[in-house]
Amino acid sequence: MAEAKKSDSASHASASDMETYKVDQQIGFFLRQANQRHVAIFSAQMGDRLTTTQWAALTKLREIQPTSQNQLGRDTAMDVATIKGVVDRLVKRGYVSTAPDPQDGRRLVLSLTGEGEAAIARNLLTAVAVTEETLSPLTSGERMMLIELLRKIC
Amino acid sequence: MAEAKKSDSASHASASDMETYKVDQQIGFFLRQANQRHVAIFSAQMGDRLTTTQWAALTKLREIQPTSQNQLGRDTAMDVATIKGVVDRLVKRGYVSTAPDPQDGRRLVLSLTGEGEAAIARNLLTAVAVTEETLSPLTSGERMMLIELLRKIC
DNA sequence: TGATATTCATTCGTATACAAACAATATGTG
DNA sequence: CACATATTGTTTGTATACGAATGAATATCA
Repeated sequence: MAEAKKSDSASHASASDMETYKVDQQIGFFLRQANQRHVAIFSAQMGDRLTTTQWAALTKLREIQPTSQNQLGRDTAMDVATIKGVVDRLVKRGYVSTAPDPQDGRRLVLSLTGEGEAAIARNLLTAVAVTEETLSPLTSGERMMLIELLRKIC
Repeated sequence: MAEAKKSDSASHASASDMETYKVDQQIGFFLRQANQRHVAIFSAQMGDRLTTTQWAALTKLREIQPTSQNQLGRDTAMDVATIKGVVDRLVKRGYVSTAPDPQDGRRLVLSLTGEGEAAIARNLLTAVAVTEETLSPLTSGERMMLIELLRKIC
């Protein structure tokens, strides 16, 4: 089945295929757009110029601190290069502090600062409101269904 | 209701709120991850080093050509600055050609080149396979449901 | 006509996102 | 111990993504 798809992919599309295919009806297009709308809502409501990824890193770090930079990246679904940039900006703001790991010379141990804790506390209810507004077009049942379906394709 | 949320957001979160909130269970986290997985599938399968946005621009341009750069951006949900970068790269590859609009001196009229048409034809069945693989964890009913729910929150 | 507003494209700055290559450090196996 | 392997963090390069500012061309309307 997957193999049949693969060999099909290697062949040339017919003119009728070209007419039929619509990008804006593909799942990828919807995923990108839905994410865009969420990020827009987040940016509009959240204070302190926090981005979605910075917020994810901050709140996840609060859960698992102290931890290494790469581990935080794994837990927030960020590439090593991406998490480094995010952490650097959070450090520059004074929300996160770094220290070398005495046990492992490779590791950079991350912790929240008081400022970081305060930033979370200050914005937590807004973050909840952002989730609420993003899901506002849906009923309670639809919200659970959407999250369940997204979980399956992650 | 929205007003109540707003004023709540202005207040400070309690320690219990901090314990309860989990980023990785918010809709934004799922949307970002689902999109990530889709992009990864796309990159792995699609040839010609085409990106998801380049593919969206190419195929949408095929539908509506000739059109202006900003119009193509609107139809593919891209910012003016974003669509410019995408178009520039497609032009550099020879997939898209640009010409000034005789009727409107502001406009840059875009068209697909033969190379662009060929690139679409060459990758169309793969694009279909990418959609299929992204949705592969879902049943047919779940797929329709997911797309419907995403459409509602876009 | 002429002032105002709108649209289009460009540019700058900041922030993800990831592949690839690299050095330093750990770990496990012989 | 020695060596192969894996992990951690860094850097570079490319590609979105978008706010904001700018300037040119066009549209609108009093």
